Amino acid sequence: MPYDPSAFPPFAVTVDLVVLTVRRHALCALAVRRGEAPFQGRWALPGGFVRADEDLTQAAARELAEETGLLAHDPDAPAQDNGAHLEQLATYGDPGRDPRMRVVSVAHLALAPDLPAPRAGGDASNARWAPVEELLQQGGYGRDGEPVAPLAFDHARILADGVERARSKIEYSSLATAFCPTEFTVGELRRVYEAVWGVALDPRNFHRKVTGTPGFLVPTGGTTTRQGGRPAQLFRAGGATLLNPPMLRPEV
Amino acid sequence: MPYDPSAFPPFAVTVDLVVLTVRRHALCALAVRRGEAPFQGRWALPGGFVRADEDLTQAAARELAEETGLLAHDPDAPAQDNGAHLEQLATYGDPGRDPRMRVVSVAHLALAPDLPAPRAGGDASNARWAPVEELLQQGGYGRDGEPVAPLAFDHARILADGVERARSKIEYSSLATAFCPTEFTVGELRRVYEAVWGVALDPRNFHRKVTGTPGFLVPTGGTTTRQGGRPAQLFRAGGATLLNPPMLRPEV
DNA sequence: GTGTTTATCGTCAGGAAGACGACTATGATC
DNA sequence: GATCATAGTCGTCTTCCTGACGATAAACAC
Repeated sequence: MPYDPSAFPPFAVTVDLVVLTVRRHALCALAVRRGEAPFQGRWALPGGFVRADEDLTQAAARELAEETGLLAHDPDAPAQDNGAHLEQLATYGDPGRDPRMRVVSVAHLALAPDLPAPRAGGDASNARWAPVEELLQQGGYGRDGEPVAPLAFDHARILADGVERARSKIEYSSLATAFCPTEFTVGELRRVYEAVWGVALDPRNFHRKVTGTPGFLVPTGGTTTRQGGRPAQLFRAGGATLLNPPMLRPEV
Repeated sequence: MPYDPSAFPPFAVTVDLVVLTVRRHALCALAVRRGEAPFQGRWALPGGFVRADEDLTQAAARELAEETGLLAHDPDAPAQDNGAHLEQLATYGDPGRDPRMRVVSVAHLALAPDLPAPRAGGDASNARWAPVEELLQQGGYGRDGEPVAPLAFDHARILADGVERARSKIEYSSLATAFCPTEFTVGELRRVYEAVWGVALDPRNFHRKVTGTPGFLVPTGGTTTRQGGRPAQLFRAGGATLLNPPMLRPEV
């Protein structure tokens, strides 16, 4: 491998973000409207250039903070504060994925609890939380009957990969708690699983599973009735990051 | 996200390869000796620049072919031919990971059956299969008593990530068959698991598990005694790529 | 033949999960 | 205030899977 610094093609490197949250029982992703060509006016994933002195993770955390105000915390640290989970997803570098120049995008996956309305540089109309199914359907019609344009660039593929990563990772890790506020009930955690997987889970078996896994949930002592019905115990995420044996995703 | 093509810092983009195989009951990785500074004379992972008209996967497949002669096949296709499994691993882009310039490396993971001696541009002394434990130990001594220098750049980290990916992925997928030739026995497959995980598995329970999983193994009708002992049935990898329920890795 | 090696089949106990009954403690409705 | 709807929590039972391990089979070495 001769390594000639004068003989490499220059690339632009960006980070794109798949920011997921659960709103109204649906898995939603953050989308921003593009202000310039190409794909002007179309929805896209938030992202931007990596700066010259910046690590890839730093760039992703900076973009996340700019778009949502969320602070990222290290994926290896337990989700104690109310920051978002952030991890690298994959890298997309097809020549021609950006018509202007050769751009390699290092996509990152961020998981956040339900948030107030997003802000994209202060302009709310240019950023929104959209159900991932709406963003991924090709040329259909949204809930409001308006035609849905596919996401810009290859962002539909990136979003699909991020959603699949989240769906599989909550099986064997405690990552689902990243969608919950600091204190949450077993039922709220179950509704996260149901929204991400799009299935219904048995509340009794789910309760047995999560409370029976050592280190997964820590009771805080409090209770809440914010979901109606009988008061539920409040928990925090425990130190355990791996779920063994995993939570089984029902097939079909 | 203002997107000004004149205002992005230029990056060099490379692919680095973690090529794993199983030799003599040990998980081994392909290492090449560096001919130039920095890290001249040190061992490193094979890799090279992504060309201007090349996809990232194409670049990785090209490097793999140059180093080993192996043809990569699509990760989504079943491992039918005797090509190698190739998938993207992760991307490493710390400023300063290469002292000369800003390099972002998209690491790929390749799994291959046991091969003849490697060739690095025709020079055998500059490429070798080394047990991953030997490559990952920091400043220890190899089997021959010579001091072991750590891998160049951040390649130890990349290799460790690749090994961890392989270790976890053979749990829930049929990826272990990528380490085997086209036809193999249950015992040979078990020795792959034992080498990758570094544990001993019960031959009877392993046999029950792999032969009882529908679509995992397809008997070819033949038998072999190449391992000694009673003749063993020969199998090919079946179409199933996911193992459900997964193969459980013994703890400790 | 005897011993060794590897492959393969069987048995049994323990653990986890799916299905589901039963009970509890709230707020909402009449 | 009684009743109802809602959500949470505890148990039970059956089934499946795994880990431990005995037993048999078919080759080779001597």
